[in-house]
Amino acid sequence: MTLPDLSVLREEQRDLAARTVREDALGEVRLIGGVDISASRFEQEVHAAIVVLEWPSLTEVARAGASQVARMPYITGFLGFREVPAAVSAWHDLPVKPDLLMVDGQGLEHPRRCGVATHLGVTLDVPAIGVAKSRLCGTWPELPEPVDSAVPITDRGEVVGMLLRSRLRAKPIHISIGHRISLDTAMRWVRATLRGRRLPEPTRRAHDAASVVRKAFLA
DNA sequence: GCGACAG
DNA sequence: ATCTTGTCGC
Repeated sequence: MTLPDLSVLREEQRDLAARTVREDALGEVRLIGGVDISASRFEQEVHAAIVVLEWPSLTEVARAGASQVARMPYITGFLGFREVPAAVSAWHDLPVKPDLLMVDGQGLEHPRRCGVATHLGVTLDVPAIGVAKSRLCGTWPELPEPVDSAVPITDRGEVVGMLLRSRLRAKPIHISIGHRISLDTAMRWVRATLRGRRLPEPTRRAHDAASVVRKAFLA
């Protein structure tokens, strides 16, 4: 694994951020894709999986996976450079392309507004939403207990995402714009695909799929 | 210098 | 991220 020049990568992220479309620029959504990467700290490979679900049944119609040697280690704030290449590979192997991507990780909730969901969305120029399980940056007011409560996440005076109580007494999830979608529309799609779970179906299924890809690689 | 820190 | 058993609750 090559040791990356972070100042160069920071510039790349600023470029990707500048090209991010923060408004709705998507057509009718009939297929939703879930993206996740599986990796172990004791291995050098990363395993990407994309599952394609039909809306509104949320039944799986396609999936693709890709295993690659990681180009760099995990460094907070630079996740895209580690995970996006394998995800792009899986994308090109899909027999049908989804109209919208839900990525496990941040979108604009990132110091330079370039989380993995934005990185992947802009790279492919496909509508994308970031669904993260914990915080990267920003602050928010107290989140009410009731399911479906949501509060804005602010970083340096800018709303970068929403904290959503997707399930009762569960740790809330972070929703942010990835690319070509508004925050409101992103929230609509996440809520519509939750089905009583903490994580939306696309992301949840992608996590399982990525685990399968890793097991297959190790076998 | 100190604290924070997606996956 | 992954490593793991039991345990609590609907």
